Amino acid sequence: MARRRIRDLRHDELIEATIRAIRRSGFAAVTMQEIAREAGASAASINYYFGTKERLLEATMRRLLGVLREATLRRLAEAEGPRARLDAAVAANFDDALFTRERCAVWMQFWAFAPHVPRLARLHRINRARVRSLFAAALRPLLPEGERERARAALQAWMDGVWLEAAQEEGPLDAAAARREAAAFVAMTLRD
Amino acid sequence: MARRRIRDLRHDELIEATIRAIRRSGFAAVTMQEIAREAGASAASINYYFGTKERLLEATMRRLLGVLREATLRRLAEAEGPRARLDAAVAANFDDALFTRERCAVWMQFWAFAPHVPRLARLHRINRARVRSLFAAALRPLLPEGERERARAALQAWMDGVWLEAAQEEGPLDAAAARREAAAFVAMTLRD
DNA sequence: GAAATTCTTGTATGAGCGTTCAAGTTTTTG
DNA sequence: CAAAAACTTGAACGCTCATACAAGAATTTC
Repeated sequence: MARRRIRDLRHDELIEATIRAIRRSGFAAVTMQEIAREAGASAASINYYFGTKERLLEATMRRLLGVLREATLRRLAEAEGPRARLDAAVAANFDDALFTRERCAVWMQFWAFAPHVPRLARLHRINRARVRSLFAAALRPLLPEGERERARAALQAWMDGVWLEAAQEEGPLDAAAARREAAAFVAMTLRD
Repeated sequence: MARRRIRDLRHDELIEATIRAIRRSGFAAVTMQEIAREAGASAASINYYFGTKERLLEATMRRLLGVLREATLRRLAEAEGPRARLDAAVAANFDDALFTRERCAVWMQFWAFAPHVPRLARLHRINRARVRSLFAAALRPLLPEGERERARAALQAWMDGVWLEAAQEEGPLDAAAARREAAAFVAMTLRD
């Protein structure tokens, strides 16, 4: 299975290089050359593994969406009771593995390009639906029907906004602090 | 002054065409040809008026930032009392002249490209500072110092998030409804 | 260890783009 | 109405970049 190992290794290296390169230059301006240099490989090898630039970007976003999904499941599994489940779902978005400048920047580029790239649009739509129903479910035992939808929308808008900001500033990011802020925001939303 | 009139007219036409074209294709993929066609002009004429594509985009964002500034001043002028001033500052972001799919989409593209285009970065930095200090000032008479900064950050993140969503869905947008949501969010933030 | 498969890359190609320019048209000026 | 200024554009230029390809290196297989 060493064959499989090389392939997976290159996928990882190239995706990580893509994330760094996108953070530096943006989705549109980044070139295959630049990503290749960042990964210590050649532009042609990216084509060998991913086919086209678009597919590389798609694979990169799949990776990040996978990290979110995994963090969500992990945190939900440890949560006991409705309130803890909501906090877990929110905190997953600010997990150490996800809430870094690099990754937020890539996510913002994803937001900007998804509407114009069908393959990305599809990913985006699916993820959005997943997150929406997750939060709707988490809020169901906590709020009466009349307030639920507004709370869900506010929560998601706030999280997106925090990511947006995170993508735009410099310096390292404190994910743990963000999770504390998030918990406070949830408390405010639930009015307790 | 008919000379001046043609120039201003073309500026308006081209900027409006740019907004529509960017909404359709995105900042990166849109071509000068496409914008020109949208405006019923030639690509060369855009160069005559704006010099480069980058400058056209800059002018377009200056226009939108101007709309926000104007809406803010207009609403602040009519507001009486600290609470009304805060509501006015928030509502300006959802003014009919600003809160449309088209304009939110352009704004999102601006967010995505500003970090990598110095002229846009500058605009972005200036606007961000303006808005931040405006909200800080509006909150000063309403909250004790300990809660103020968190409320400001939450408010701005929420507004950005709402714009982000607005940019990504389809169909017309109800600005008046958004202003009502915004007022409710402000009330929640102030815990009343 | 030889054959087959997988991996890697330098180079070539071709498309698409922003920008320039010169030549023409329209509008303003005096 | 004639000279000047402002406006408009088709066509051409030059450049960048993603992608394709072929030839060779490394690794796996049997």
